[in-house]
Amino acid sequence: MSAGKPESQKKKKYLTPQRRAILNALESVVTHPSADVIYEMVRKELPIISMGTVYRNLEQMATEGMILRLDGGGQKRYDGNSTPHLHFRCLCCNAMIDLPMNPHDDIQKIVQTLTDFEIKSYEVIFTGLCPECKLTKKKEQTA
Amino acid sequence: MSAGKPESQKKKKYLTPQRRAILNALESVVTHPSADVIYEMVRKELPIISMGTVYRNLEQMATEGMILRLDGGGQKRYDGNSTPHLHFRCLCCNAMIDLPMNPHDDIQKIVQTLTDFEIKSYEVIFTGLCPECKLTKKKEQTA
DNA sequence: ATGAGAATAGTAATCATTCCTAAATTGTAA
DNA sequence: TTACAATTTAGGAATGATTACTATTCTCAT
Ligand SMILES: [Mn+2]
Ligand SMILES: [Mn+2]
Ligand SMILES: [Zn+2]
Ligand SMILES: [Zn+2]
Repeated sequence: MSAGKPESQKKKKYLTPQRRAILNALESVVTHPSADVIYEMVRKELPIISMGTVYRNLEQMATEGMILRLDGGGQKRYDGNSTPHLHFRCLCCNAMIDLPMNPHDDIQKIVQTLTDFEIKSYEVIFTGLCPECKLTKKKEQTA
Repeated sequence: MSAGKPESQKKKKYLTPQRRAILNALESVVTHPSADVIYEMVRKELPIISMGTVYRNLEQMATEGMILRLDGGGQKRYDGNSTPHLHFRCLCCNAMIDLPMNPHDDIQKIVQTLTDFEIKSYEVIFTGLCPECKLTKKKEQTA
């Protein structure tokens, strides 16, 4: 009769140096690094870690909700800050930057009350030119 | 002195049957097909079209703003409706569905007035379970 | 009709991500 | 401690989506 927790939550997790290092790396930066950048960061501490391990742990942590996995245009990007916030992606320098403002009202609740979808999360990504690239382009034009 | 239009707008575009067929296919559906699905749709009409042509035209049309290119989890998805609207992606059946409501206020203008970013577009994607998959999962639990 | 520029089909190449497996590590319970 | 089963790892192979390349064909302003 009682359903019990879903399979995914039952499996026990081992805490490995690799996992710890990956989370550390991610939490130490305000950028939104892709898997290969994280790999290079962690390699400073654990020189023989493998990409598979990086991907596997990032995937796990994202599923558990400790971190966010974002669409970075090409590669996926990861975010150590799992609280809901807005993102901006620069089409020029490809940076992914946090926007200094809160998600508008509680858009998730609004959508939830109006529809039958079961919303687990949401993602808002603005795209365009970051302030620096905007300036750069302007200078190019007048040149 | 006058800057003129940016390079990207100067190049003249030829209207080919392939391009027409791709746009047709995209505008004939309310789903958000990936490139390979569009390829199969267009192949009914133009049996020898190649994937490269599909990708190239989708990319061009997205850059011109005629269509939208969305992150579909794995593959990219394309949307014949280029007016801003909200999307929902089902984690179970992987469908990408338009939400029947308008983008909240004019969030783009709000962000634009508060920051120095030059915003070209934005994308809001909710993820979770669509009504059908929600039901399916519920039935599985009681079984 | 012509010709310069643009687009195409077909194929090869790239690149991110996932899959595989034998060996090593982790947590636990004697 | 030691012993053991479950979990994780490194490394490399495999996959899958997308892009790059190129000889040929097409488009359209003249
Ligand atoms: Mn962030
Ligand atoms: Mn849509
Ligand atoms: Zn930039
Ligand atoms: Zn579904």
